[in-house]
Amino acid sequence: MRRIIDIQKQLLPDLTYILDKRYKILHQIMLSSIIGRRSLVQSTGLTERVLRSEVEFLKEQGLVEVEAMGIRITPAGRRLVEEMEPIIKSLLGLSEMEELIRKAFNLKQVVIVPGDSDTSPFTKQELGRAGAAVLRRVVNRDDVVAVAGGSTLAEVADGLTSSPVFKDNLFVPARGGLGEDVELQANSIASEMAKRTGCQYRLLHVPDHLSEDAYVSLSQEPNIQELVEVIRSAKIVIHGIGNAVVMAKRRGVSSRTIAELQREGVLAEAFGYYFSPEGKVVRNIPTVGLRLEDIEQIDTVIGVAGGQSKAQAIISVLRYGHEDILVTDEAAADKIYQFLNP
Amino acid sequence: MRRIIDIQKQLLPDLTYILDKRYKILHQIMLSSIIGRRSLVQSTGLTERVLRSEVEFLKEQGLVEVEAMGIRITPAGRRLVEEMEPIIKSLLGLSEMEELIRKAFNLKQVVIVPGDSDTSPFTKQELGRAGAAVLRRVVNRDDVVAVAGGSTLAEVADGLTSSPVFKDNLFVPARGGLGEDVELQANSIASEMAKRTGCQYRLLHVPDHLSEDAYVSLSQEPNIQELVEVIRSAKIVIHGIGNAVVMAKRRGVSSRTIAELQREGVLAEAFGYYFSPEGKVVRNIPTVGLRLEDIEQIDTVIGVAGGQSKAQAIISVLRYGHEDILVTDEAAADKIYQFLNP
DNA sequence: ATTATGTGGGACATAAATTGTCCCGGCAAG
DNA sequence: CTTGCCGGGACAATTTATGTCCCACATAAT
Repeated sequence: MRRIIDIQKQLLPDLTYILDKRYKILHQIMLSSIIGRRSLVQSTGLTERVLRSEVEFLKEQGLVEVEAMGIRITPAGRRLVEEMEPIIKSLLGLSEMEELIRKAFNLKQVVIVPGDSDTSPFTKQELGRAGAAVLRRVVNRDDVVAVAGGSTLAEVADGLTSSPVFKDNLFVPARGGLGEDVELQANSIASEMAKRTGCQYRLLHVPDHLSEDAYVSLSQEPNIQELVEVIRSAKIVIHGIGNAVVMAKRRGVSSRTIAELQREGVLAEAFGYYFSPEGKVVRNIPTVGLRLEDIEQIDTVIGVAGGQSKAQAIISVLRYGHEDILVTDEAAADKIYQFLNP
Repeated sequence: MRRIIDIQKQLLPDLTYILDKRYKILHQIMLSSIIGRRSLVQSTGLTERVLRSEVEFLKEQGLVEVEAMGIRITPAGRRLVEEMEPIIKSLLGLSEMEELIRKAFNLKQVVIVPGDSDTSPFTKQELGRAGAAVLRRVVNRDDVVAVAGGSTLAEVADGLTSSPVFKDNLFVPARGGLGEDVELQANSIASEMAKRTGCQYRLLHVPDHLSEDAYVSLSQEPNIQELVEVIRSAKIVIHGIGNAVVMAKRRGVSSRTIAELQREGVLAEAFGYYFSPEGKVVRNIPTVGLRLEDIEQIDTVIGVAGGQSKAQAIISVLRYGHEDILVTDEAAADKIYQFLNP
């Protein structure tokens, strides 16, 4: 059973924000015993008018009294703060964690959904929904969106809905086909996303594991070259993060290469590159599409990955330092946090 | 410990309304398996535009899917409905009860606060706050407000705060002084309310238990006569409801009279009148001020009373049939409900 | 094949609320 | 007394919510 709070949040997403805001104000008033509006503005970071409306509300609720000297908490208010404390704590557990991880890796935003994708398909679905929501929020008109493959990205595609914010966007696969389950290929996912949002898509029909020769000759194909140009002009990349060895096996990489990966301690894979635990790119899957230098200058790089088992891989990719937004779940976030504060 | 929900409601009063609205829509969609917007408007009673915004929201949340055929619930939505059901039930326990009692006695509105005023001073305080909120909502400019005495009304006065809706109002005691604790007299409460709202007040300095002679001569005093005229022009009456015998004793009524009250089965007292369980006025406290015929044609009569022990008295007064709004608590409401559906 | 009915969604004027800003009179402390 | 902070009134600007109408499309009955 999920926590009541999480259920409520699904029907009222800014519940957390509102409760937190009002609790913080009330708490601050309690600590200061008596405090003026201007000082409260300082310590809460709210604008004056907003703070004022909130104080008026708290007054209506009989939680504070306002007198000439300032604002004072009432017994009922004090009681509420005490009763609210554990609720706020559990309520904000994830928000705090988001902020911690965001700061630790210098990201623009971190979104954590409750649960563990490893054990609950619902959580994985939620992860997809959250990823879709992030995409919906950051996308601008005419943006090219490059998407990677994988089951998590498939969930993101599933979570997308048509929305007026998607206007004249183009969905493209970030790199060549991944030779795995067709449903999880970047091509399929790009087309699914385009279909759901009412946008256009282009497909990159290039196999994985290109030989040097094949790579060169393919790169020179005019139609492929043109599409790769489009892909490199992407404003947004959204990708999953995989366990390197698992991915390599799934792609039928030679056992010798896999052994090498293991020996080198490579844990993570994302958009066709393998990352060492220190965040260095140690190897890549030879194919066409987005290159590392493209990633580094793309406006918004969104990583979506959850589940306790992915925590180390996520850290590896985050250390690489070119992610902007991370969407993950509670289980992974907990473990990431433990790595940060051992 | 109060329920989490009740605590949250104090910081976000329309939590119930929003959750209920969205749950109802989702529930309806689930029941209909697929349903159009217009039909949903019918069955929910919302306006089309509002319903549409809500559906868009539910879609964003991934709880419903909308297709050409209509709106359909998703697995996540179905899961949410199931998990939400017990929450909604406890959430709406009081709202449903409010509606039941409202209908049973043909009232304009019923407000129930959680708890039992008999055992918890906090609940009594909440009752006062709720009463104050109701008063604040129904009052219009220039209205004369007649208030009765009693500890509950004292809480209402305490719950009042200055607010722009109080403009040029006049607070007056409903009837002559009650010869009890001065803090609980109608005079004190009227003046307290006026002070808190920044309005005027007038006091009626008339003792209780007037002899016939004294009553007649007092009634003819010009200044008293004039004030009584004002009192009778009140647009709003707000009063508590008391246990008849307890009230009589507190007022030092002769033990013979008390015995009579008991013999007659009189349970309730309100604004100076005693009520039989059938809702008939069987006796009154001889003093000046509002008379029964005044009550019957006053715009808004607000009764505020809580605690399990008051349930029978509340029923008696409600049966009298001239109340408009009842503010009570969970304990009293439960017992009232039991009387109604034995 | 052709209506008729119901669907979702676009568009837009209007109403309502939130918010940013300024200022005023009061009151307490210096 | 004066100075500084207090709450709160006022109001314009802005955002959000709402009411209304209409359209293209799908389905089902005719």
